[in-house]
Amino acid sequence: MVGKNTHDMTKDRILNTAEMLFAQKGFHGVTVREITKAADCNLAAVNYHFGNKWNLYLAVFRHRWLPRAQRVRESVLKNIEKHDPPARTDIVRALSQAFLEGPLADEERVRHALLIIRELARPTEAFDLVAEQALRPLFRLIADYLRPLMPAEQGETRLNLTIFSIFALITYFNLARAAVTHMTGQEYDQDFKTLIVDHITGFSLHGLGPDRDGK
Amino acid sequence: MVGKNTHDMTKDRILNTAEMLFAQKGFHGVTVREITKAADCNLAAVNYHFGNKWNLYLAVFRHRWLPRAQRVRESVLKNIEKHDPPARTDIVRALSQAFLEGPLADEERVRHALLIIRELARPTEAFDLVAEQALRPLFRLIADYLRPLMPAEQGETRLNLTIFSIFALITYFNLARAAVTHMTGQEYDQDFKTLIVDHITGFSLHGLGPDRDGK
DNA sequence: TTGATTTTTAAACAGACGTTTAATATATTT
DNA sequence: AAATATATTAAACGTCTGTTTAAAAATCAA
Repeated sequence: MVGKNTHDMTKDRILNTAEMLFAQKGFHGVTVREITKAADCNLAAVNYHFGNKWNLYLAVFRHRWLPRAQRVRESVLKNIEKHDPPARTDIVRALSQAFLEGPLADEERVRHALLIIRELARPTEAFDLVAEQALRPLFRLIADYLRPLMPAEQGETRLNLTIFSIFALITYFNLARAAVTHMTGQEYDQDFKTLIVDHITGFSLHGLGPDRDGK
Repeated sequence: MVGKNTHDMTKDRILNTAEMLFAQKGFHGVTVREITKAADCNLAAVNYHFGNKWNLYLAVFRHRWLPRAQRVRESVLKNIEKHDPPARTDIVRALSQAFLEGPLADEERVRHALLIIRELARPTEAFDLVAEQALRPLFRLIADYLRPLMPAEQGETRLNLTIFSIFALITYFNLARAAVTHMTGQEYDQDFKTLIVDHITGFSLHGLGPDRDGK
């Protein structure tokens, strides 16, 4: 069974390296030679194990992104179900915590966000995969939790926009890390992340908050 | 002066084409041959007029993105200063209107958002340029308008996060157009865009809105 | 119109690209 | 241990990449 091991090890190393590089530079910004060199294996390994470069890109989503999305989803669910029944603040906080402080390591979170943001902007075959397997199911889950708690007169479209907005905040603060740091000088340490989670929760629930004159 | 014209015409055509293609596929996803063919000029024109491909990328930001950002900024200012003094709702609405329904044509808006999102995710030299010339000044402008209207106990960090959040919503709904359509089946027609502007304004001001039980 | 300058052109360059091949090495099965 | 299957390797494939060149064309200034 050692043979099976070395096989998997090469394949796994390629997947890990490829995910990191694709996230950083995008599909066209990375070369097969770059991947195989960083994964410390032969140039032909990508074609042997995955057929071609594009299939490797898809495999990254299938075997790395999706399982991680599953872990995040479970973290969301676990956090929500601590409260019975969960209030809206519990739901929003569960979401932003799972995505910003949750089960993922720091670099992993950025990798995750960068990969999906490229697909949000320019959907490819990979988007169909993650939309069906992860995005839509999570979206529905949150919608089902939130629907009975929203103002009665609000329709389904408004509910959708609301959920998109929560994801917008979460995605943006994972995506624009470099920019936020660049603009504010603020580092993404643990304190700042906690502050962001608080902020996203507060902003999603109450927007800008009360006016200065208390109106 | 006809010569100067044909010169500028070629250079301009290259800039227009390059901006479109860079937005769609990213720097590495586009080839010089693709650009010059679409711009209907000789392959060597890019190197003659811009030196190299990377300088063309920077020129796109300098001569296309920045001037457009300037027009949007003016649209924001014009809308804000219709109200004296502007309330917070006026400021947020002015922003989302300028970016989502403002002076830009529809395809132009997406192009604009796609270009900046790539730089937000992975800042390059181009980000330094637009951060200094457009992002930071607009950010400060909004901060100065909003600061005296925010709850007195809120510090500068919280104000920054708030402004980032408004931009997050605006950016996301321009960026994830394809995804929103893909997930909801909703087309980005004029009605839907107006709905989004309303939603962003409402969400930024009041978040999810009142609880179902009116609490 | 002449001479100088700017722009366009086709061709070529060296290097990098994704992929294939056939030989070698390793592991599994009989 | 022999035979089979799996994995790795170095080398090469043809194609495409950004860039350069030097000649032709077009435009400008005198």
